[in-house]
Amino acid sequence: MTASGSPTQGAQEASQEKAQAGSKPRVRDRLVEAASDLFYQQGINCVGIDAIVCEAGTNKMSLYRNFASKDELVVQYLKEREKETFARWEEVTAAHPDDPRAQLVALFEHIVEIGHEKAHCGCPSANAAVELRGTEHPALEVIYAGREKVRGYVSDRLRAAGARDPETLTDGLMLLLEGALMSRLTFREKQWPANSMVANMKALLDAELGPAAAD
Amino acid sequence: MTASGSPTQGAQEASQEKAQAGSKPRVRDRLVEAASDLFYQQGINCVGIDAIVCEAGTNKMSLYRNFASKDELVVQYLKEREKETFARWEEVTAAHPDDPRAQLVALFEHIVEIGHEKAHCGCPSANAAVELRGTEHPALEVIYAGREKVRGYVSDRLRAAGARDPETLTDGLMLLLEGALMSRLTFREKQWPANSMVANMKALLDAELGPAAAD
DNA sequence: GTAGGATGTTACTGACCGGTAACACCCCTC
DNA sequence: GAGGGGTGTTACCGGTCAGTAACATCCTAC
Repeated sequence: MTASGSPTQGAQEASQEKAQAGSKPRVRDRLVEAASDLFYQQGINCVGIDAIVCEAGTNKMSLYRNFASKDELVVQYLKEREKETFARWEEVTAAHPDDPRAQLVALFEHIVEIGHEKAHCGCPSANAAVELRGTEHPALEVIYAGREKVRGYVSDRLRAAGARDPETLTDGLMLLLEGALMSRLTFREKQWPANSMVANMKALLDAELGPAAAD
Repeated sequence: MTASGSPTQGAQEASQEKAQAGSKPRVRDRLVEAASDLFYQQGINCVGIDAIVCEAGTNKMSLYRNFASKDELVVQYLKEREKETFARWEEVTAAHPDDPRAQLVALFEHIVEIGHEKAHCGCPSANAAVELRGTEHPALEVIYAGREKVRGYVSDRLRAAGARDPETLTDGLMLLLEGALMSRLTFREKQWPANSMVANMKALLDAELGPAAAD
């Protein structure tokens, strides 16, 4: 198991530093990365332990020494993806300090942009929610918490921008966001409706905040 | 279901019921119905042939006499769901003849309503698209065609209502729709953002068509 | 150089998967 | 009453799945 208070933690961190300086990262990180790629591209239920282990260039025993089960690896996969996503969002919004409306527009533009990348397969959390529906998988809590965080991220900026009814507008933007990511899988790329997402988003913003100074 | 008695008994009883009702006692229909329930609730990849066969009160051989493979059963499942959905939509819009705007509002209200039903698990097609991504499953074509049909359904009504830019607005409504269905799985029910979908939809309609005569 | 932790190797379990073969039955039609 | 089509029963196939045991090897800190 991955006991958090293991007496060897100090040694582990030390070797990790060395490993990062060298070529190969620790097995645990390689496993999460391999799982992340495969789970995202093919789906959690379609990817077996053997495939992950092979992709990570290791073996099953090393996986089960680092993770109690496949479920735990799935949880880690989603947490990692979420962390990366918010890091990217912070970069995007940092370009528009003290302008919450511009931050949101930039964010939505960014999402449309990455939606056009070749390997894009929608939202990892949403896909996982679909695959794990009807179960009591521990990853579901991670997904719910992640969506609440996203909602807060949007809601805070709408309030700061002076929305009259920020809750309703937040819901609207959440629907656009969720729809944009999912429709990459339900539509052919040329018909992807998110190509018009920013226009529709601005229509909602204008109705609530008044037209922007400059778009 | 299989509460008491052998599977054989159950199958015979079901056949007799269907025969008495007048429709054909086809195993095929029972299989599609059972597959529809299980695929929708638990997911295509989580439901095995044995479970479907058991739920339908029949056996594997009868399944493979009616369908070439599980894939073909999946295709049939999605086609059936789509047919049922459009039938319900026709009922909903029929209440507002010659008022395309009111038809769309009623449609969206209807979708929010059924989203609150206990057994609701999002959109069958979207869920399937997630589960089958990265494959060449024949059901993907069914999904794409279905989405195009929905888009046409919305687009026709927006044009009839006199939208200035019907394509962009159609995309916006498609995103709301897709987002509403998916977010039933990514949010806890109390935080479901589609509870504000109709308000946001009307904001988009008002911006394009002008305020409605009466809402 | 040695001890100990991290990693690799092989082989295995028991369950489940989609799909098939061979045969038996039942009921409707002619 | 003789078919024949639709259906049920049983047993099986090869493959994959998540997870484990026992043992071998490597690397690094001391």
